[in-house]
Amino acid sequence: MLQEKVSVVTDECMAGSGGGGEETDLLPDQSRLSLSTAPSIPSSSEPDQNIENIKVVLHERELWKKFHEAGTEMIITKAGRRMFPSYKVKVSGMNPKTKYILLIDIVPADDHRYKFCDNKWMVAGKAEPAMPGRLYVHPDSPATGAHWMRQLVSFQKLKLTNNHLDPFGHIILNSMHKYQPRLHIVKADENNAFGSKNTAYCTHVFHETAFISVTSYQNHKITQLKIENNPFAKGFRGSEEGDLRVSRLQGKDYPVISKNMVRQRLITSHSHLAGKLGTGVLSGHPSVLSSYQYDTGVPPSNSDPQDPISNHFPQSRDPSLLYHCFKHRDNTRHLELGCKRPYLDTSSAVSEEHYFRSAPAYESSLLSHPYCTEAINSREACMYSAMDTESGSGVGDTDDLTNSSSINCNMWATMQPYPRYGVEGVPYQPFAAHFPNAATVTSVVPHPTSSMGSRQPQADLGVYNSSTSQRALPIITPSSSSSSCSPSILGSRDRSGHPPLYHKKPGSPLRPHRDYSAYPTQSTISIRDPSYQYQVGLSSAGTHWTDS
DNA sequence: TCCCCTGGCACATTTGAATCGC
DNA sequence: AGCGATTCAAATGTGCCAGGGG
Repeated sequence: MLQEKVSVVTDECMAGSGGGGEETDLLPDQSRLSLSTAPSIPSSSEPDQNIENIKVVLHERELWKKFHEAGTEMIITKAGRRMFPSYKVKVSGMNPKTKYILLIDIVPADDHRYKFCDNKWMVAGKAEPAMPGRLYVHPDSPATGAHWMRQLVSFQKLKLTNNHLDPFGHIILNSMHKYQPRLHIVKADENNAFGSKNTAYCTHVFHETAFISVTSYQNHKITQLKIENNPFAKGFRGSEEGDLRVSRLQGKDYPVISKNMVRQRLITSHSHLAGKLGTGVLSGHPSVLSSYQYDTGVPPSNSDPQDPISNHFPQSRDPSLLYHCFKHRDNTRHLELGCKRPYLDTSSAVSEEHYFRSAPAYESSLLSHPYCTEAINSREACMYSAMDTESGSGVGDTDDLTNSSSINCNMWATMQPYPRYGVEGVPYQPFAAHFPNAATVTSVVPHPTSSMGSRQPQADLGVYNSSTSQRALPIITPSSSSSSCSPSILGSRDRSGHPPLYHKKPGSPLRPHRDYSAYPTQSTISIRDPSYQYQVGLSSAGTHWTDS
């Protein structure tokens, strides 16, 4: 039986401790509870004395917080869309000579589907079946601690998609669902082989990076934040130019005021109005306040327009309120459809706990899967699949529980906090998850993939707990970030005992800049294509690092 | 009718090859 | 020939919007 320890750890083991005067400013006073996953397997001959000392600080945390306060939305498209703000971290505390792999996964934050209603995110029902879990491995992986600490570690090329059959290795998400990105640092030096039982890892979660995936922006405030901060969206800055541009788009010679502009101007006017309200100038105007409050169906608990608590979702009080009041009147149906609770309710301490508690089997087999070396077009896709196979037996599978040691260590967790969901009927296509320059594949074993299925093996990173296992329930404090560290979780062999397949090319540089000649000849990878795919699931193949 | 998704659009940025000068 | 700076075009990343499907 896998036995995990849930322990409170100090900031030395925590993400974003903010110590040492990092450029980002994680609040030093924020207590953090970390989960230490310590499977009861033999410890490494060489203790992982460093992994727990790694500190991670979220870059541009203030920007993230801005988005978070507004309710971050991330566009997902069929072709894949980058995240903005992009996930960048400053890492410290690594052993400069030890090699690490940095990767990100994005897990459901809860089991709800959301809808944007009355300028708030509301629970709209149960979540759809989780998408195949994929991991984005930083293209520099593996690299020495010195390399990671030298500069910001950017995951800006990570892409999100809603294409269930995405062949590019992008992270697959469901629209209108809430997700939480997580950063994993895996020790991968020769004494701690990638995929070995003794592989140490740390998991870092920055709660301000949680977001709701959408196919088009719902919250105008988020749109504005994106436009203001994303350089690629510069073309949408500036009202006058915007109007002219819209007119050009519509083939008109005269300025056309876009809906966005209308919203913007309503916001402006409302800001002005709100300011007057705040000063009491218009505080008695019934048509302004009461209409919205009644429309929401929520009696005003506080008539003070400045009261930020009366609604957890800030923009419900933000200047775009007026626009959404208009919109709401056309959408009274929303009121009947059960706008159950505001999105930010789930960001509360309770929801955080719910989030982790409701994630019983955050499973993965990241490290036990062979490469899938089919050619892909993505330039920088860098994904692992965390796909489970149907052999993965879900939360209730006691076999996996009792079999835990090697199996669990072998199957690194990702996705599937809701193992009851399956994606039967959605055949999962082997996808791209490449390891661009990390290592050389010495063999490739075809890997049967299957649906994400509701049945998952019992292994996790310690962030989630199984609802049926005997693990202690992790308790997550509502801090801005958390992390978990484990001295060993990644097994070198899967349950069938296959040896690792993933060998680092002897003498390969940290960034060989794509020496692909050594990759399997069966691969259809274009030499010019830096995208390599790494299939991850419950493969019988493991991975292995061998430094020479 | 409504909600959500898709594809095409124009614009801005990024990237890398080509060119030039030293 | 080698190196660095500059230029330019293609690729890529954006949000917007009309239209379509469920």
